Amino acid sequence: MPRSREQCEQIRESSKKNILDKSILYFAKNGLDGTKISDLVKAIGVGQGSIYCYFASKEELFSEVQKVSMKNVGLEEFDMINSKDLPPIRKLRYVSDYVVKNLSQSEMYCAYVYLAFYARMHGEKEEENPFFDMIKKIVSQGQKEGFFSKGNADKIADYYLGVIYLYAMRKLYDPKIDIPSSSELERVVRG
Amino acid sequence: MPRSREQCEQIRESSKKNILDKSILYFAKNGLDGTKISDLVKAIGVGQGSIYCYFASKEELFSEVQKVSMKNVGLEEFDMINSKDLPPIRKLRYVSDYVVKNLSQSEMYCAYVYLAFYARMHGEKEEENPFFDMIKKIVSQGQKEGFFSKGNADKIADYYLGVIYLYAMRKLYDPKIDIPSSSELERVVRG
Amino acid sequence: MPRSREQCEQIRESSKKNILDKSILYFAKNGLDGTKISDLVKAIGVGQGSIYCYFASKEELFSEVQKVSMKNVGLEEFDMINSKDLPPIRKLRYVSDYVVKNLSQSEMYCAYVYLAFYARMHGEKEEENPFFDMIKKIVSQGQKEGFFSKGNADKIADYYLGVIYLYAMRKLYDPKIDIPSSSELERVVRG
Amino acid sequence: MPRSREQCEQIRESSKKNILDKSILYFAKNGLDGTKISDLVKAIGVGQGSIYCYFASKEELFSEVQKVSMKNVGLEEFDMINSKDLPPIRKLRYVSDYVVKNLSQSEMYCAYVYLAFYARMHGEKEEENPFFDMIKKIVSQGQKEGFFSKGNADKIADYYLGVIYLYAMRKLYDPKIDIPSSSELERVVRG
DNA sequence: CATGAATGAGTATTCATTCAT
DNA sequence: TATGAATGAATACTCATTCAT
Repeated sequence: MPRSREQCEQIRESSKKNILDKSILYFAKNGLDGTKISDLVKAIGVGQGSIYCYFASKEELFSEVQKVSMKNVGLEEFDMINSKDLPPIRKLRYVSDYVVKNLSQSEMYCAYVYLAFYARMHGEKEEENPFFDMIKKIVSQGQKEGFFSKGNADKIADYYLGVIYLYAMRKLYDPKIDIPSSSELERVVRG
Repeated sequence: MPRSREQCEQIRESSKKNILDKSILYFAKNGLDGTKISDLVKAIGVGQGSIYCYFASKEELFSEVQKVSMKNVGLEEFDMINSKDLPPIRKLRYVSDYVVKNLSQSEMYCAYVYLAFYARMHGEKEEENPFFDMIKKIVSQGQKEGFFSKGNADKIADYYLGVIYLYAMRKLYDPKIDIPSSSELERVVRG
Repeated sequence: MPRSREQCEQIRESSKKNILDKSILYFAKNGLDGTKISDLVKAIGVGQGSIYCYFASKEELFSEVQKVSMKNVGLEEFDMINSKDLPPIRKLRYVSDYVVKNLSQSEMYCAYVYLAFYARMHGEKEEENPFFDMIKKIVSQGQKEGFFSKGNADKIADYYLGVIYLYAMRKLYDPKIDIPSSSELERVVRG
Repeated sequence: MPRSREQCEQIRESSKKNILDKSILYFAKNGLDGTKISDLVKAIGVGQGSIYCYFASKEELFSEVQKVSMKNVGLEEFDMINSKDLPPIRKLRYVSDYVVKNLSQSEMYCAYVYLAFYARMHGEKEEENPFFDMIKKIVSQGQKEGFFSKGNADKIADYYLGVIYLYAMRKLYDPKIDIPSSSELERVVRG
């Protein structure tokens, strides 16, 4: 009995998702240039050609990996807190706690953060980075209300983001690395 | 008539140095995997085979590039200040000023820092890192005297180092990036 | 739909055999150093990379080529005759006839002999050479029974083998060369 | 004081001879394809470029090495004996004794023989080989007088020569190899 | 002349991608 | 669709040859 069109679609989707998900950690640990398709497929557990059923090239796969990563850094969680009427310090602390906890506990989260911020950290500003926009908004608010250090909000948010990126990367290469606490992390935005 | 042994030695020495020096920026900007020898030699301005007169492989060249970089992050400058009897805050500020100034002004310095700290940031702790040792010493001293945040001196020094590494890297990819000021940088060690 | 494991196994097996077989004559005629992979693949009729699906390096391919050659010099034929109760002279003549006939008629057989004995003729005695062992046994037997020249059986067998190697090599380079007859060949072992 | 033209010529000659002589053993042991100029010059003890002061290319050097080798296989010695009125058996024995003795004692002689006969053994008949011509003459004479096996004198001389070549080669690769005695060597021409 | 540093054409090997099954 | 064998363009590295000194 032939599968329905829907079933096919589902199978296809889940196959693609499987490759995408399992590529994330591999790319995060090895980089784009350092990733060989022949090794990647072994790590994923699919055939050499299967990648190309879903992605036109290694570069496209990497690009989608970055997009998926961006969706997993916790933005939805933060949207909730942001819509509430809380002092910016509390909002930031909520973000810091979330990030610090996840960086400490989950290698996958480190990979998401590393890949999501990779483009920005490497001077490719073209890409939107909603995480950055959110931090910047909190910082701006906080500055108005007298919290946080003065100065360019962009730069301060970037500093905060950079440190998160830094420790995500470091944790990927050395799981024993100690992630700064929320207050240590927030020092970079405090006056 | 052949050149004297001394002349040859000099030529070899300066040729090797030329390749090494000009490789630094290229490797810093492209990474080990991202560096193609064929491109590198064009950037350096030597023949394809010349690299192999001095280095056994791309990996060996990269390794020597890392060593040279470590020698150029400013350790000698800091030795002077460290031998003096100054409060740790002043010592650290001296280092911070030096680093911030050089990161801001010199692309080469960014490359030195990026490559010198690369191994450490990527979980290869085997290599000695005298820069780290120095910072750690200053932090330990400062903690005894009540400056700086409490806690593991290793972790704090590592944090400070990490931020320097981060901005060295970012400046390499985007020369317009704003380097934190000394006081911004030092926030990560302040209580 | 993927091929079954068995099908793959078969394809790989036959592909490897194809490369191996077609490499034999090429290596025999050009030597290890004289064989360029780029030329070899053209002669075989496969892509440049295909060699490396089955062999780690040119050296490994050559080594396997030597092993295959050893299996094709006729040992199985000789085992039969050796197990029979025949005078050594008859046994040797059987071997000589077989070898002389094949050297005369088949370029491939020349290649097998040349490659199978190559290591031994070039001072690499580590490798087992069952062909040599067989000749030595026949010579030893024959000496006891009064046939063949006296003296070290090793040396005599080596002489006989050497002449076969010599003419295998010569025939490869000049197909018009005249192979000695069995009796001419056996002169080297006769008293 | 400038050297006279003659002195220059002499120095040039002796330099060239030095390279030529020392190349012989190296080429004999490694073959044309197996010889790298960079290794050869180290073995000779001259600079990398010096070869090219005297020889246009590696191939030309090899070619001259072959010519020199031909001059050193003992032809002059044999001319003397050949002009005398001796039975061919005695003449051949003289040659055999000379060859066997020198193969046994002198690695250089092995190299001369190997290189002198190399072209002929590899199917390049264009080159004259006076050594072969001499053996052929002795064999022809001997056949008329009833010595030696009947049959094509060319083939018989070639057989004799081939065995000498074989053992020259083998001795080069394994100095411990046992050279056949004169009577063992001559078996190939005896009826 | 003699040297050895420098070269680049040539060679072995790798790896992203294709395609028959 | 999924596979992995096959491919060849790209890459690292070698080596005969050149040339300034």
